[in-house]
Amino acid sequence: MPKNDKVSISVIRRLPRYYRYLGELLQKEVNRISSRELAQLMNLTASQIRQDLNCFGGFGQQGYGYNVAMLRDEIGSILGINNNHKTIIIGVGNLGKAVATYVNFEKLGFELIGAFDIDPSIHGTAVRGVTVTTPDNIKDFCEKNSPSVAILCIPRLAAKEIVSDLIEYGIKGFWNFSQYEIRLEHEDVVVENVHLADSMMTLSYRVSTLKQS
Amino acid sequence: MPKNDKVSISVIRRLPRYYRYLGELLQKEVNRISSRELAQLMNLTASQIRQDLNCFGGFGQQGYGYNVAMLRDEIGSILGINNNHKTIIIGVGNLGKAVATYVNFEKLGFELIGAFDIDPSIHGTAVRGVTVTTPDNIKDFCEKNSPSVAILCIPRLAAKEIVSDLIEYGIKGFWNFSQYEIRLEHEDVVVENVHLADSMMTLSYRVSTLKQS
DNA sequence: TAGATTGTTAATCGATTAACAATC
DNA sequence: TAGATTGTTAATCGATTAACAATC
Repeated sequence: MPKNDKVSISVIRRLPRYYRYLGELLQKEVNRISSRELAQLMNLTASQIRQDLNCFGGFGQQGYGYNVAMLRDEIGSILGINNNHKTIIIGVGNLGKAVATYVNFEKLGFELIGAFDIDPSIHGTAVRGVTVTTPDNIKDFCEKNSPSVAILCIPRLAAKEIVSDLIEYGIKGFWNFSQYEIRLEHEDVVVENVHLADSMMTLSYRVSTLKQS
Repeated sequence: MPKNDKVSISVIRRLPRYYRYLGELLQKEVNRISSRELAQLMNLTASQIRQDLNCFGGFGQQGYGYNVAMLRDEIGSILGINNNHKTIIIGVGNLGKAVATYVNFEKLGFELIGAFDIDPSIHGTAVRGVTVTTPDNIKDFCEKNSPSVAILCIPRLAAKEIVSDLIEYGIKGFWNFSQYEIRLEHEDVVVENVHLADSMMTLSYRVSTLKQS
């Protein structure tokens, strides 16, 4: 789909934000918007918006601007929200449960089909309609159901132990909430990290250095 | 503390990662490391590491490299982990509870002192040793205890309503888990976003486009 | 047609990498 | 001293911004 062979990660990371803003505009029944207006709204430059969008195709119309609904749909489909990535979650403690409950899998192109935790006391309970079982079942489960995405909500060492197995079982994408840094020898696997501690430390730095500037 | 007036956000966001790797090295009783070795370990260039560190000072020694413990301490103190940012959390649902429980506030320079939620059924319960009360108390609480950081784990509209009040009450830093995009008129307030939906969409894109390349 | 705004090429800016003199 | 590796300046690369011809 991409017009250019390589779209930079900076551009990709801006797409969800465009998607969000366009959704809001749609709710306000704004049907049409120019790159200049959108830029003002989002605190970007009109140039950047046009450059970003033109990585994927010409979605606008000269003299008119962009159709909000159409552009939102295009970006959504670029992001793959019409997919149905079969997803398992490893670790259903506080964080895992919150992630499974909080995130709108279906609207974002995912489907939670399996949940695993070493703690036997929660085996048999359900998160988002999925029954939690022991990690011993992961291999079998993957062979039968071929999930492509794994959400890791487990400690660093547990993650370190399980990642290469998961790749072997066919997992292609990791949403990694663990402290473990996944090192990829494998070309065809991607990792999206959510390092909460890193984010919090960045906040600490920025709060600490506030008044000095 | 910064040697340069402005340290770019790219550099700042790499600091926690350095901090993490140096911690691991310390555990392995590695006392000394060169930028070349660290670069190899972290998948960076030695140049970048030296450039990054020299934004803050010359922590190394020619012909020797860097002392791991010392460098880690320096980075920690740059990040502000020796601070004690007084922090409140707004919204103690699944996500808020998980964040409060999961994150190691003390080790990262924060202290949770207040927790608020509109749901009366959880008033009086505790998260991380802090009793949850009604948001009606926030103003009084801030006047008495002067927290500087607020963690937002509430829906978009609730966040939209409360942010400017919180700034008025003296909040300087937001750790924003809500969908709401905080717009800053205020110069001396910082926002660190954790947009889980954005992260998940990025993962979707990257998984979707895996084989094509 | 005239006005507006895109898509795209060119210019600028900032960040990363390379090179090397300083020095432990 | 010789070897190693830093701190820092210069070169390169990529991303953002500006400009403008194409066109609705």
